[in-house]
Amino acid sequence: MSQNKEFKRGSGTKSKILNVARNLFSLYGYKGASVRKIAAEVGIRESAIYNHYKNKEEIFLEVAREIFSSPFSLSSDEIKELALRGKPFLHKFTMQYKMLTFDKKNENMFRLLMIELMQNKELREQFMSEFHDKNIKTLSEGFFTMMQSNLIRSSDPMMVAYEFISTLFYIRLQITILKFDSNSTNHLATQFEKHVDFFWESIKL
Amino acid sequence: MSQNKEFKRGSGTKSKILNVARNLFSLYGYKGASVRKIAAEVGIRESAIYNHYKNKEEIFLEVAREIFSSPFSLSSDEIKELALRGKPFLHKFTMQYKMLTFDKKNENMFRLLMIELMQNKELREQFMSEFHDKNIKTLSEGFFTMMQSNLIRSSDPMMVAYEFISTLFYIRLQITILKFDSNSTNHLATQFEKHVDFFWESIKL
DNA sequence: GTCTATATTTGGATAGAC
DNA sequence: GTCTATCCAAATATAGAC
Repeated sequence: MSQNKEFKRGSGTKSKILNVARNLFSLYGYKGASVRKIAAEVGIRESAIYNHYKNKEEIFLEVAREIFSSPFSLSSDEIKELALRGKPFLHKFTMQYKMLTFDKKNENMFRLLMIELMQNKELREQFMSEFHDKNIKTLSEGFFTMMQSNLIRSSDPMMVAYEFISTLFYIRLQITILKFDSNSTNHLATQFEKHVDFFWESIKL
Repeated sequence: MSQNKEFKRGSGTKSKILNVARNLFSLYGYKGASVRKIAAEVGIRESAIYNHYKNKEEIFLEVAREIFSSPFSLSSDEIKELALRGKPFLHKFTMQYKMLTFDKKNENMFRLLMIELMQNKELREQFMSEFHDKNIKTLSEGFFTMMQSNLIRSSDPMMVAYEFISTLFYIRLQITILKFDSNSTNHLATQFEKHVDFFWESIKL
């Protein structure tokens, strides 16, 4: 097929715009990243941008969609199997969370999320459903299984999940802030693992 | 009772500017709150603003200073006394945190903090020292005392403090988001108390 | 201290030539 | 598809009259 389609990460101008925009939005937010700066960094004139996107908003929306496209989710079967072994479930979940925290692209997207969270209602709603509810659901399924198997003390699985995820989020936020200013995250590097240890000691029977 | 102009410290136009600016900054962030809008809401022309403040930045800095002026801090004696009783220490600390979460002015300042956190290096540093370190210090003092008194299981007090504060922060963030969109916070209203209960069960001996 | 008027810059967006 | 040229709006800020 000689018709050359655009590759996802291809070298077409459009995807170049997207890459630059993603970077600038995650650094300066929606208002701070001007179409001018984007065009300049892409290496074209502002007007040329509008051959690829209707307007600035459209570029942002395409970038924003990636924020919640995080790859990780465990199948219901995986959850059950791991949960039956107790702590390994928490460990696996946490290590996936840690990976996202240190992954360059996800790091940028997380920063963008934090920047725009209080400015964009849709992002707030997605934060609640995609970031929070989804994780609570996965975790509480695991905790429920553990309670049934008498691996952990009995209580409300959702509540336990809430307690668990909140600390992961806080660690991620701190690491993101420190890395943004190129500060050392050494003292937080093992915080995820420590959290799993502490938490498991807190709930195990 | 005829003088009804001034509610708080200082008065006249300057403090009115500050009040309006605080409100607009906390709604729209630094970039989103224009001098124009501030002047309009105050009821004067833009140019008149500059008789009171050198520039926009100066207004923002005065507002931003309030973010970390949260009233609550326990004296070292209070901490020790409360910590010797165990759970009441956690309860008191948490209730103060909850009060700040639902206090209108602190709610606005917290939103502003979240908006500007990723855009302002100084705010990030203050967040780390004032929001995080200060709380960790207070809490770990309490946990240390509890460990010495064999009220709770022995481990790193700073680590325990980290686990405790992270959930408080997450609850606060969620409530702030929900309230911003005028959504119900009913299901989170007692989350603070539940956290204390859960956590105490996790560490008590 | 506030106003009007204005300077200056920045940013989003379009028209039309190539 | 990209460029030049241009428009328009909004924003920060200053000068000088009252």
